[in-house]
Amino acid sequence: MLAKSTEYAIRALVYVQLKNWEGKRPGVVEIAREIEAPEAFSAKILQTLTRHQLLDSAKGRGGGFFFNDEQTELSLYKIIHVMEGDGCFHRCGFGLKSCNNNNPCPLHDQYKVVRDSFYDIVRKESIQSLSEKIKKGEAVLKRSIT
Amino acid sequence: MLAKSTEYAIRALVYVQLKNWEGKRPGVVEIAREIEAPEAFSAKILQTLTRHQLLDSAKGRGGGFFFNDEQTELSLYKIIHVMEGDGCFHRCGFGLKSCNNNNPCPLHDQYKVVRDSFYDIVRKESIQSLSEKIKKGEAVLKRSIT
DNA sequence: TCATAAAAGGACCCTGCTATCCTTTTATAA
DNA sequence: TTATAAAAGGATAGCAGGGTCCTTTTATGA
Ligand code: FES
Ligand code: FES
Repeated sequence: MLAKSTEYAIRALVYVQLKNWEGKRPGVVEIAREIEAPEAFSAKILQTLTRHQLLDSAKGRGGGFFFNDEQTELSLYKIIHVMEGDGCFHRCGFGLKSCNNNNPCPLHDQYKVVRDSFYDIVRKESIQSLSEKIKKGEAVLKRSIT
Repeated sequence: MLAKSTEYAIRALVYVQLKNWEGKRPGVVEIAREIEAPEAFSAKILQTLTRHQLLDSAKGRGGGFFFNDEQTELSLYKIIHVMEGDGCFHRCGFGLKSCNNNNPCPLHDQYKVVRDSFYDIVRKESIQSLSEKIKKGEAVLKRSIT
């Protein structure tokens, strides 16, 4: 499972992408409201993302957050890496100090499959691909109904 | 990923099973040493497990931890459930308040597969099945080499 | 019967993740 | 050129998970 801050980060970036496609640059207050995350915390997270250049921002009047047009697809993996590191893709599911094919724990064979599948997902999926689905109405950014 | 306390719990129970098969009832100090976990913390975890009757214990001289002979297989799921709840098998990977097939988040289809695979593993694997692998030398309880 | 070995239990501490608040910097529109 | 809108940044609070310590209870074998 991803850390809460990582989930907020991904949802925030998806929202920014959707607004950018409409030619808009949302600010912290709007983003926090739309992804249902605390405002001040969202600000911190967006700051982290821009500091690591996964996102651009403009200060002052008319400012906000946006993706540089030059920018290629932004994979979920990159976001996870910046927000919480990539330990979860390497660690042993049984809690041993490291995961090792040649000296496996009793969960290794099965756990590795699951861990690698998740890794594949976050390498392949991106802010753009997720946003597409939402734009097409195939998925939602927040729950209308419970 | 499992909580650290859950990992300790699983490793501790596997060690107890292995010793039980040798006709022995290990105590906290020995268990903690063998699973490479802090002693006092291991005691707390073993206490939780016996309180929930996943494990039996005997106080006083010659006491220690053991599985009741009547007892059937103990699935990893039961342990996870007692140690940290089963939220991780239901939660939305994208951070929405709930996971819902009819109102999916953009990760749902792919995330669900991974989450369900992990669920299947912990339902099928048990302390006994993991211990078997170690007994047969197919897997290890701790790392000899890095 | 009593010294001792062992688990049970309660109180507490520490760290890292989550979250808030307030000040500073920057850009722009009026 | 100045008032204002906005992000950046620093300091700090809150809290849960991880971890420790000490006391109490219980059983046993010497
Ligand atoms: S050794 Fe445990 S998951 Fe690889
Ligand atoms: S709705 Fe997000 S994982 Fe199911």
